Amino acid sequence: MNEQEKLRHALFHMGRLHHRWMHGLAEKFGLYPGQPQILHSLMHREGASQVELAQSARVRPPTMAVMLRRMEAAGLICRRGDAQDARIQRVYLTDKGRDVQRKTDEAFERVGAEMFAGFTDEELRAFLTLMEKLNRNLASKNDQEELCENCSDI
Amino acid sequence: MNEQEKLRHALFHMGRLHHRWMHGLAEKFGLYPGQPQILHSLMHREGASQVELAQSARVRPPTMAVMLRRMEAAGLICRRGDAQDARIQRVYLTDKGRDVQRKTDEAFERVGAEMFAGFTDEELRAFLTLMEKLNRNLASKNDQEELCENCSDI
DNA sequence: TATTATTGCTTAGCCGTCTAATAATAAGTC
DNA sequence: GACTTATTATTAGACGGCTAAGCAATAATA
Repeated sequence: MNEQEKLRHALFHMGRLHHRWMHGLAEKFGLYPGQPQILHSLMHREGASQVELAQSARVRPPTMAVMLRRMEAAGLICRRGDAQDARIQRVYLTDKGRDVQRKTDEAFERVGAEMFAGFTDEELRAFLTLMEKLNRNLASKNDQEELCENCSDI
Repeated sequence: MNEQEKLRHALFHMGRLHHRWMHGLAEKFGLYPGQPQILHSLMHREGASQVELAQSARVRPPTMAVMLRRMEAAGLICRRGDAQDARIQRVYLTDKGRDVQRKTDEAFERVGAEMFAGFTDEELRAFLTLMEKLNRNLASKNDQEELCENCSDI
């Protein structure tokens, strides 16, 4: 197994482990894995539209819509139509949502460091550089796919 | 936003991009995103039990069971009970599965290099080292969670 | 002004992931 | 031999991700 294959395997593995980690952490606050990130986003851009939130979370709009529906049912957020444009649903944190957001954010800062325990600053910088390079490759690949949806040359 | 936060964000983002990439690639062969990996695994350990396959794919047994059910329905694999131990369902590739496996494996090799385009060998090695370090941290964290399921100190 | 295109959101339906609970079988113990 | 425990696989039900299709409302254009 060559280096690339090992690395692909490791990336896969990381996804699973990260998901389980998020799941366990969110559970302690009565949340689901994807919700802390949305709360965090909302703290910095309250009143955002659902499309904006989806872009921020790098997720498709239907995914965001369903997650927000659950979070509204859980009393974490509320949605109100825009006054000027009736298509837009603007999203706001409730008091409960703001409270939970503070707690989860703190927990993520506190516990998140364990994820990178033993990493030097230099390693973190190098890691980030490599990840960004990889993400650029993956993103351009995806763009090609999207542009190329009509060319069935394979 | 500090380095750790950026890195966490990048890891998240990578997961999405990778998933879309896998989805697009698998689609060309009439497969679903998780199936090529299983076919690849089976090529090297035909006759494995479902628990063994789950461990190999680093997935929980129910996840594997459902995926295999779909793949059996699609005619890619077949399952036969073990002669000695009636609990065990051993998994084998069908001719169709073997054929598709060859094609997808080749495609992954051919196209997979684009994922790491522009990476030097040294960068790949460094990347792999960092990923393995991260995965060790995440894995030990998950183990703690599993051991700690009774201690509700938070 | 009326028609068309675009935008934002939702619904429906799929796969992949998980946990919890069941069923069936094997293995260990008395 | 009977009972208890452990292992394997499955089912049920939830979340998170996606695409495709559809609705409602705005924007653009003829």
